[in-house]
Amino acid sequence: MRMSALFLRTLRDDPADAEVDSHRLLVRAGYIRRVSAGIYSWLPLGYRVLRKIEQIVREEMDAAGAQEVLLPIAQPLELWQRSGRDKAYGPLMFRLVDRKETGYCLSPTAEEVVTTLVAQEYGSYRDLPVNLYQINWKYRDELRPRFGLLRGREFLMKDAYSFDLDAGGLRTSYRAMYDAYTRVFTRCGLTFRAVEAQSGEMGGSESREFMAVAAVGEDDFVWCTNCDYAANVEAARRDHSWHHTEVPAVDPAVPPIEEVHTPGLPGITGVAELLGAAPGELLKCIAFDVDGELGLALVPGDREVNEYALAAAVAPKKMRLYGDDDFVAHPVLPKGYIGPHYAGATVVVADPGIRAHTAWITGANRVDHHVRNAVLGRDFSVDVWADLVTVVTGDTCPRCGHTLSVDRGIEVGHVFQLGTKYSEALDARYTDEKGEQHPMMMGCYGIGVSRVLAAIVEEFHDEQGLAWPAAVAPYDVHVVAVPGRGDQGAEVVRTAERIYDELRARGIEVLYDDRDVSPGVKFADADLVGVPVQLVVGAKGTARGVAERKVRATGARDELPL
RNA sequence: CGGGGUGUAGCGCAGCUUGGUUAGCGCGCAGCGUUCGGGACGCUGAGGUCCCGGGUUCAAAUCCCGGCACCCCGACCA
Repeated sequence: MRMSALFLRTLRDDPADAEVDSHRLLVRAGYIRRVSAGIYSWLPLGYRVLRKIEQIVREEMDAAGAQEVLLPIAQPLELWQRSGRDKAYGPLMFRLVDRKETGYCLSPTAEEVVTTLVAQEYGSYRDLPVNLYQINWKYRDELRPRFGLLRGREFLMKDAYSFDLDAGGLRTSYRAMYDAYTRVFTRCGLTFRAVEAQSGEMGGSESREFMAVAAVGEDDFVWCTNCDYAANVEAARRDHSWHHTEVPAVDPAVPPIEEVHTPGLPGITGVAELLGAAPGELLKCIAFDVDGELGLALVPGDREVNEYALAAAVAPKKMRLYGDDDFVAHPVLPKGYIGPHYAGATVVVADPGIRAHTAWITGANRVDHHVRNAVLGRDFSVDVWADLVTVVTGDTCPRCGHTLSVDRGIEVGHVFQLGTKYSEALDARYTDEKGEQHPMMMGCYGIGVSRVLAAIVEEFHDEQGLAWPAAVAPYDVHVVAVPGRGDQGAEVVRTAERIYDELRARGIEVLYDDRDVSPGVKFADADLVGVPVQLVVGAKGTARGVAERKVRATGARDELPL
């Protein structure tokens, strides 16, 4: 492609609304342009990269036995009402109404459509397994679109759906997708980890998130510095081996419980400061609702409650942490001053970590008051012991006991064993050899293709601009003609043209800067655009019979004979 | 949804507090000339519903009211 004809305008200044490097550089380098909040136009360079990534995904899906289809973006709302997800998604869905007043939505995902499709066409055990995928635009009216392509309202997604006879078949399909994802992200050059995700759904569905490691990521994940344990922060747990549920003997040396006045200090840090204690010496006491009754969760003051862990601890009862509305509804409960000895609590769940201290500072169950010397087994008791805290860096691995680390990542893929939730709701059944009907076992598997592109930029750029891995680069080689002045200029141009033609004849994708602009502009643009290899054909080199090659990512230079 | 902020040429911004000729600057764009290996320089020029609507005023980019859009922070951890 000749740059003189390419639809491209690079920007010297950073766009004012870009917060992260991927957004800033993709706009500056002329890959994308914002149309509306979280919605972008893809310009020629950007669209080429998007298609490269798409093609990698397609090849790996095909190799894994999935078949490509294309499902509608405009989907009847009725389908979503049948699965119950109309309400579950709520305002996250873009909605529209046709001239007959029928409701539609723009597809945020496609379980409903694909399940209905398979239910219509297939009904026998002989038909399964089958795995269908598409690469198509998805729409989610995010609360706060941000970070350019990383959280858009319109984004390109590969979504695959597997249909199997039974749990064993599902595991096989799931494994094939897991392996394919590993290959996709490896080919894209990303540094990533497959982390255990919160398996919330009943039936203990297995689920993994693929996280591209990036400081700008919006998701925390935990990984072991020694073994291969990795989990997102909701699913992560600490080592259990040191747990023992006996209450330690009460230390007779601890003075009796004593109330202290802590006016206007509902927070841990404020109280700790006032009393000259470390946050870890305070007992944090969180109110939650279990099947309509009040529960309390206890963790050390320097730790946070993992809501999912708490939910698991009280299961099968349903729990929900108290929000502002709940405190308004229960005015006697002194938000910010709750202690574990609160009389109205039905159940007290505690993290084993609270045995670390024998005398706690905690809420007095009276506004503007806390207590000192609250002792476990003397002043309060615990009904359920469970791992409740959110894992932090330095905790020990539940698998090998070594140190865990918490890092940030961009969720670029997710594989999930769905089970029969949608096949039952949407009547996707098959008849087995004995003539009996069963719901199909489903799995779903997503890759955020446009997000992968942004994640790659986050990992592969510098202050000069983009630096694409070869597999996804818009072009293989960037030929930069620098004719200089004088008679040899025409000769340099002829040489550059010849190289451009020869490379293309060899099947290499070439971006050729034939523009009549100063060398500085060409070099700066080449670095900004980020094609992996730059080939400078200039007066200096041509005179010596060489072209200069620069590897964009490393800056390494060498010379090639013309 | 709560709080804060912004909206002026394709991009980045100044001007607004304290209303007053023809609304500026840099980049980019067009023409001419000089330059020509890391975002060159000079001259000339084009390009504006100052977000939209209403109001105050002799006079509004500027003040007031309403709306829209966008950005940032937060949105159960007491």
